[in-house]
Order: sequence, then C-alpha cells, then structure tokens
Amino acid sequence: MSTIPTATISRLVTYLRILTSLENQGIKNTSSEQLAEEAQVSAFQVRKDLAYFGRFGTRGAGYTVPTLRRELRRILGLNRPWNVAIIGMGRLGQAISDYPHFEQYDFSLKACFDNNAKVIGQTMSGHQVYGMDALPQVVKEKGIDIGFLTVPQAAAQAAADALVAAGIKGILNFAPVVINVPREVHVEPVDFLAGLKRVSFYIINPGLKEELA
Amino acid sequence: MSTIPTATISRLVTYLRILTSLENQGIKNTSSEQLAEEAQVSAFQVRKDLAYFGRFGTRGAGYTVPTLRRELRRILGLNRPWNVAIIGMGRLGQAISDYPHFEQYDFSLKACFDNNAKVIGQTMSGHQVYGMDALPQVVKEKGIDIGFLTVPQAAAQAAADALVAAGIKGILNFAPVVINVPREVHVEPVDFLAGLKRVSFYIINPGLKEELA
DNA sequence: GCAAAGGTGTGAAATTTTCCACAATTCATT
DNA sequence: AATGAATTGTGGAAAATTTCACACCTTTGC
Repeated sequence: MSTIPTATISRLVTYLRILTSLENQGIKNTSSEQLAEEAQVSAFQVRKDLAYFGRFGTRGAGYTVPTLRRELRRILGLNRPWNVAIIGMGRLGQAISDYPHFEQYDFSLKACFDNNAKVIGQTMSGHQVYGMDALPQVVKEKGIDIGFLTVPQAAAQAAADALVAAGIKGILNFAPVVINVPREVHVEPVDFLAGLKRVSFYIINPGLKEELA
Repeated sequence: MSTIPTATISRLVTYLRILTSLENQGIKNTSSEQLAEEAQVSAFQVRKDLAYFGRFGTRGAGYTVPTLRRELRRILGLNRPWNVAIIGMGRLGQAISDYPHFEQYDFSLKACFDNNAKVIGQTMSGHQVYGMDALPQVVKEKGIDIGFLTVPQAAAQAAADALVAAGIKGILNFAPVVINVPREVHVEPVDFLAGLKRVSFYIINPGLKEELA
C-alpha cells in the first residue's frame, strides 16, 4: 500500500475505459484475461494492479463489470465533480474549451484565463475570459481544483507559479517544458511534441521495441 | 546497448529542449548538474541516460552545449525531415493543422484525411483534405512517415488499421483508447483525458507522491 | 609545473516493477 | 453431493531501472 507504481495508475485508467465500453455493450461479467487482452498487458499485471487496492473479483467467476467499474471510479477519484480552468486562450486553449464531452467525463470547465488584453472580457465557447490578476479570486469563488496550462513555453513557469499561489491542486501541463511546483501540487505533462520525438527515435531504432508475443 | 528504458528516451527529449534553450541564451557550456536541475532528475540519471549512447562530455569540464545538442538530435532522429499527416479533421485535427511551428520542430505536415464527405476536397489551414480511400496512394507519393490519429474513439482502431496498411511507420494516438498495431509500427499515446484522471487520483492520494528533496 | 577543485563515465548495490506459479475459491454438471 | 473446470489473489523470483561511490580526467590558480 505504501507505494504504487505510476504505471499502475495509467493502466487503471485504461481498465476503467474498457469496463465502460463493456457496460455500454451490455456485458455484465469479465475476467483479468479479457481486460488484459484489450489493454495489451498480461493478466498477471491486471490482477496485481487491482490487488494494490483490494479484492474486487470472485475466484472462479471473474469480475462483475458494473461493480469493478464503480470501484475504479472511486479509486481514481472520479465519483465526485472536479472543477477545471484553462490558462491561456490561444489556439489550444480555445480548442479545449470547445471540447464537447467534458461533463460526461466528470469534469466541469468553470473559467478561462489569459493575460492578453484583447481577449479579456470576451466570451469564448460560452465562457467569459478573465485576466490573470483575477486568478486567486476566481479559483476561490468557483472552487477550481485543476488548471489546464496552455500558454506558450516561455510563459509556462510564471503561469504555473500563479496557479500554485492561487491554491490549485493539480496541473495538466500542455507546454513543452518541465515546470517546477511544490510537492503538494501534482503536474501531468500532456506533450504531443515530445511524443512525436519519441516516435522519431523508435522509427530509426526498430530493434529497441520489446516484444509482446 | 541491447535495451534502453523508455523513460530514458523521454528524458533525452527534455535534455534536448534544455540545451536548445541554453543555446538560445548564448550559453556555451553546461554540466550534468545543470541539466539535472532543469529536468528535475538526478545528475546520476543524466549521465547514465547519456552513457547508453556514448561519451559526450569532458571529464572535469562538462558538456559543450552545441555538441551535445547536435548529438541528441542525431540520437533521436531529428537531424532529418519527417513527413506527417493528420487523420481526422475534427476540432482537434484542425487545431493541430493550424499549429504554427511545425517546420521549426523538424516535422512537415504533408496531408490531411477525413472520411466525412462534407470536408473532403476542402482546404483547411492551407491543406487539402483527402478521403480515407486516398490514404495508400498519398502516403506513398508524399513519403509520409507518421500519422496523427485524431478521429473519435470509436473510429480509432479502423483508422489505425488503414494507416498500417498504407505503410506508415509511427502513430501519434490522440484517441482515448489503446490501439492494436503490428510490432514494427510504433504508437505514442497523447491522451489528455487520461492525464486528467491521473491528476484526480494524485489529488485524492497526496501521500503517494514520491519526494525529490 | 604542481596541487586542488570540478565534473564525467561506469560497475555494482539498492530499489522498484513485472512476471510467474500455485493455493484457494466458485460455478456448472451430473 | 461430488467432481472438474475456471479464475482470482498473492508471495516470491526475476528483470528492469535508479542510485551511488569512486576512479579518472581537465582546468584553474598559484
């Protein structure tokens, strides 16, 4: 219980998606074998990942889809609403604010911020844009938990500092740079340029890909 | 040499960015200590990561910024042009096709695809949109290496199959689903919804974050 | 030209993560 | 009620990754 691999958390998200898909298909029962196949990991791995958090199956019978799904949502903290804000209303910030399925994914977009005077006060995708100076007050008033950092690379650290000062708990960092925050704030990088460069590496080094049977 | 950790490749991308930033600042020399601090890893880790690929520093003196930068670009395969295509011209695909800095990042957007008859033949952000049936021919003619998969979740596997059949070498998968491809094709997930769910988990489990001093 | 300080490269230890075998339990069938 | 097939949960082995100590090389200052 003391320490859980980061990779386990990523896989739990994958298992949850698979369970949601199974539930939508009306499938009531599943097994570590089936989850493993769809997630492209081993069945051992599925069972070990789940074992960090408890016992959710029935020996000999497998797992009940709605039950395991509910448990995974609880483990991941998705059985409660999360309020999010976008920091940086450039192309990417606008595209995200347009994203249609937020509510269905347990997250609620509550505010947008930018420090460009031309957009402050405007409405984008139905959301009013605040100036960065309003951050502390709006975060407090609207109970914002998580910030999407979609500012240019050069502005990322300063914006992150402002988010931390405003009392935000987690940051989804879309900027292609490592940002520095206190330990109690969790940062998840979302970095397609880095992914693109990793693809480049693995294309020119095809031998370095591990097998999967 | 036989096997290199995936995490090492991700860190190499980070080191390269730091070196580019140092070079832009006119800084000529650096050290594993400095790279480690900016990348938020240990100096041991930096040196070990580099050691997988050779010796790039001078004992007692550190690293020369332009030299190490050039070597990392070579290692990552960024000293050559890569041709990319976007598959799925919805909101996300359009936002990416608008992305202004592609050329500067060693990648060249060569084509856009969609299977919606309403957009096929149109021009988006200066790029003509092809139908999916044109994929094999266009990939071949334009020498496309990498596909950005920006279709809805339900369409992702079929689109990935089409990319593989067309002979693509790598896929940047923006769809929130694990796709299944042959071993010789490398897939990198770029999944902000998964990142968001990991943030949720770490916010409700603050004790599970490892320290860094 | 010598000594001291600074900093890389690397084998080995420590830690983390994954893999595996198997005991334990459940369900279906007769 | 008993047997056999199925499938979970888990302790420990194996593998992968990170951490570390230190030998070794360079530069700087005197």
